[in-house]
Order: sequence, then C-alpha cells, then structure tokens
Amino acid sequence: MRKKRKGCDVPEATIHRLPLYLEKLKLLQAIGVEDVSSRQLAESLDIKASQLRHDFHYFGGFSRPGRPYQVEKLVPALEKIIGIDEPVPTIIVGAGHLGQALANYQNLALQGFPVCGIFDVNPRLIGLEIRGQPIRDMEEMPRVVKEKNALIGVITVPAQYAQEVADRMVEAGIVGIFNFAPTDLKLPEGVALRNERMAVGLMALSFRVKCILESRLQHSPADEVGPPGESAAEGDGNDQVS
Amino acid sequence: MRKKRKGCDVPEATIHRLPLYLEKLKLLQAIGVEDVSSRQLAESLDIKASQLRHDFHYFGGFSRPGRPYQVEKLVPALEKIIGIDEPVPTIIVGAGHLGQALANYQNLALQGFPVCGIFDVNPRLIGLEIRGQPIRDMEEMPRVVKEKNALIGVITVPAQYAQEVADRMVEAGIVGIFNFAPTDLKLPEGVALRNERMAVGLMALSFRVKCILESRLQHSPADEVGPPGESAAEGDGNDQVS
DNA sequence: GGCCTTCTGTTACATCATTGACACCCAACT
DNA sequence: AGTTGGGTGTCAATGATGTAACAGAAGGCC
Repeated sequence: MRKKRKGCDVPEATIHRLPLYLEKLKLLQAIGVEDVSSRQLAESLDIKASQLRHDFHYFGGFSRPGRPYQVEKLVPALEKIIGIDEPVPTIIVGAGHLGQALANYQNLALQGFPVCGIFDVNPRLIGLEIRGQPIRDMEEMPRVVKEKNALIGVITVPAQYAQEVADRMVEAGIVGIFNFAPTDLKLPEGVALRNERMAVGLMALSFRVKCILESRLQHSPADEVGPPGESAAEGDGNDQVS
Repeated sequence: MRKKRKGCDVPEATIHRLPLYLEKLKLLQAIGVEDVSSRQLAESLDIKASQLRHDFHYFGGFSRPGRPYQVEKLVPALEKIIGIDEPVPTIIVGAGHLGQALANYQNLALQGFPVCGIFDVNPRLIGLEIRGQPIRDMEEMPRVVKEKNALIGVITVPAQYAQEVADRMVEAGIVGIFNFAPTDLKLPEGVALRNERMAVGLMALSFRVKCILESRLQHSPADEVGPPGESAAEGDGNDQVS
C-alpha cells in the first residue's frame, strides 16, 4: 500500500507511450519495413531515442543487443504487453450520439476492441442497429457480458447515471471502465478506470490559446502568424504549443 | 528554446487540473456553498490539499491568507485563467458520427465553447442541421472563422485528411486545434494542439486490465472480486487502478 | 486584549520522468 | 584478424512533479 503498485511496476508515462509505439510500428509494418532503430522510431514520434529504449527496457530485450529492432517481432510483443494479443471484447453503455459514434468507429475492432454489445435504457433507441449490432436493453447487459466474456466497458451516459452504470458493469464482471461522463467514479479494487473527459482537454487547450493570444499582443501588436517550425508532442503526449 | 516555455510558465500537470477544480467549484456553487477550504476541495478530487494550494500559488493569491476560498471569487478567477471568462468560439471539421456527437453535446457551449460552425466535404452531409447549425461546405470554413472570430478548431476527419484540415484551419486564423484523428500534426509556431486519441486511452486501460487479470490468477485462482475500496485519480488525472 | 484554531502562501524535500553518457555487441569492410 | 560504424541495454545525472512542513494571517472565544 506504500508503493503505488498501479497494477504493474511500469511507470504511467511509459504505459501511455506504448500505444503510440505500436501504432507507428504497425504503420511501418504495413509499408514493408523490417528493421527499425530506436533513433528512427523515436524521431518519427518526436521523442528521444534514449527514452524509447528506456521504456522498452522495462520489458526485457526485444532484440539482440547490437542490431535494430525487428518490426515483425516487436509488434506482437507490444500487443502482448498491452494485452491486445487477442481481442478484448468491449461493451458500450449509453447509445446517445457519442455511444453511437464509438460503436460506428470500426477502428476500435481493428485495434483489438470489438464492440460486442451496445446498451441503453431509452426504449426509442433499443432495437436500432449499428453496424449489425442491435442496441439492447440495459437489463441484458450482465448476460451479454458473461456470454461474450466482455472485459472493458465504455460509459457514455449522462453524468448522473454514470456511477450506477459503473456499479452494474463491475457486478457483471467488467474489469476495465472507460468513462466519458464527467464524474469521479468510485470503483472497488481490482477494476481499472480511465476517464476521458473532453471538456478538460478543451480547457487545457483554451489555456494555451489564451497564453498565445496574450503573447501576440505583447510581442508585436500587429504581427502576423509566426514563421513555421516543427513542434513536438510532450507531457502525456497530448499537448504541445509552440 | 532551452526551457520548455510551453506558452506560459505553469507546469503541464497543473494546467490539466485547473479544469477539474473549476468543474467541482461550479458544482459547489450550484448547491449554494460559499466557502471551501483547500482540504475540502482537494479531498473531493482525491488529491492532496498541498498540491491544490501549490497549483493556485502559480496565479497569486485567491483569498486572504487566513480564510478559506470564496467560491464566488474563485470560479470567475479560474475561468479567466483558463481563458473562458468569455465564450471561445469553436468550429468542428468533420461531420461524421464523432463530429455530430460533439456538435450535439450542449455541454460544450455551457462550458464556454459554443460551436459556431460545422464543416465537411461530403455533399450528403452538407445542409443537414444539428442543433440549429447547418453542416457547411469546407470551403466556407475560412469565412466563418473570420466572421465569428473562431479560435479553436476540432478535427474529426479521417487521419489521412487531418493534416490538410489543420493547415487550412491555421491559415484561417485558428489558434488552438483539438485533434481526434490518430495522426501527428505538424503545426507552425503559435498554434496550440491537443491530441485526443481514444485508442491510446483504451490501450492504456487494456494494459491495466491485463495486469489485473494476471494478478488474479496468481494470487487466488478461484477468487472473487476483491473487497471494495476507494480509489483516486492520478497521473494526468485520467487513470487509476486499484 | 490575548489565546486558540483554522486556514493559506511558501519553501524545502522526496519522488518520478526524461535525457545524456557509456560499455558492450554485432555485422561489414579492409 | 582488426577495425570501423551503428546499434542496444544500462546507469547516472538532470529536470519536473508531488508531498510535507511551517510561518504567519484572520476570526472566534474567553
């Protein structure tokens, strides 16, 4: 209880980069690249090569010391680490616009998260089909979760219902919750949670925008947009300015 | 160029918490709470009070030293800091499912980001109305941006078009880009970017799920879900396990 | 008024993350 | 064979972030 022991001993920041590595590697794989060095891969992601090696270091060697990484080996290795070496059945609760958008987003399935159920309580929505899946009554959720062995649940209901939905998901056996509702969910031990709060992201962006506008006023009241220059993602990998 | 100077001198992590503070404060305000101490506010957000004070410290005093914060003062102060003391006109490019979901999400306007334009290139979509706004042809985007003084642009187009859209947004005068496409955009200086990559979030979640499943197997092959226990958001505030 | 409690602002410390440096490895070339 | 060039794994140093500790202000109470 002293140590964070957040499931594993891998740092937060590293975990967030793994998907990026995987994504880029799949892209390389698709165009037939066989080998890739830490420097090449890192540069294409705007991070330092040492960081990439450092990250990989948590999981033991991916290649013989002296040679670059082999894309064909690395992709499945990363998939296994992330836990998507086999599909992770996923359900969506809340078939509003966002829920439907997600259910329609076929990339989810391609990336290892096949949607095996969409649920709502609104009778108007129940029965509608999205990509072959009917929107089901919320009551059916536990049964479907068990049948399909769903592990991850996405919450796209209004904030006031989110906690209840989460509770029922956990009870049904869901192990990871992806929450789009702007609420702090309380979950029992042994359940992972990720909040995807878009308003927060927008406000962080707004802060930066404000700073930019201010600096424009200060530095040159009648200036045009600055000269172009590359910029790199940092932080949790979602933000940048310059 | 040595220092990160990411727009302002406020740390990343702090910026990401500001919206959470504001959200919670608005909630308190709505139920008539007048004063709130750093401890109360911090506890309700599952963070340490010292961190909250530390964060506020970047922006100078919000209250007389000896007394708790006044909600009525703090809310507008935070809004000003974040840059939403007045509405930030926002456009959406890409009227697919996700774009429509966002356009429908009235909370955006409530939180300070009124959608003043939705654009697409698909003739089938152009003309459809969403909450009173017609989906417009992409060609009209620059004009609308100037007319409405739009500052933030949301990109919800397929990845392969995202860079082009971003370029046109910047040219039109957009200062902040909220990108849902899984691409690394290259932007000129003086434009803020936030990537909202849902697949990345899902995979980070999957990693945790995998860890949980593994630990269940190890610790007690036939164990039930563990005893309930509170859990706290950490990292960029989006993840937690336990 | 003087004391006590509660609270903030601020500074110092501990922890985590990123970056740089280097030893060793492997293949290719001389 | 020896040597050169590029590569990874690893560790140490730097930088950023989170946490605790504390001095001093404001009001309530005696």
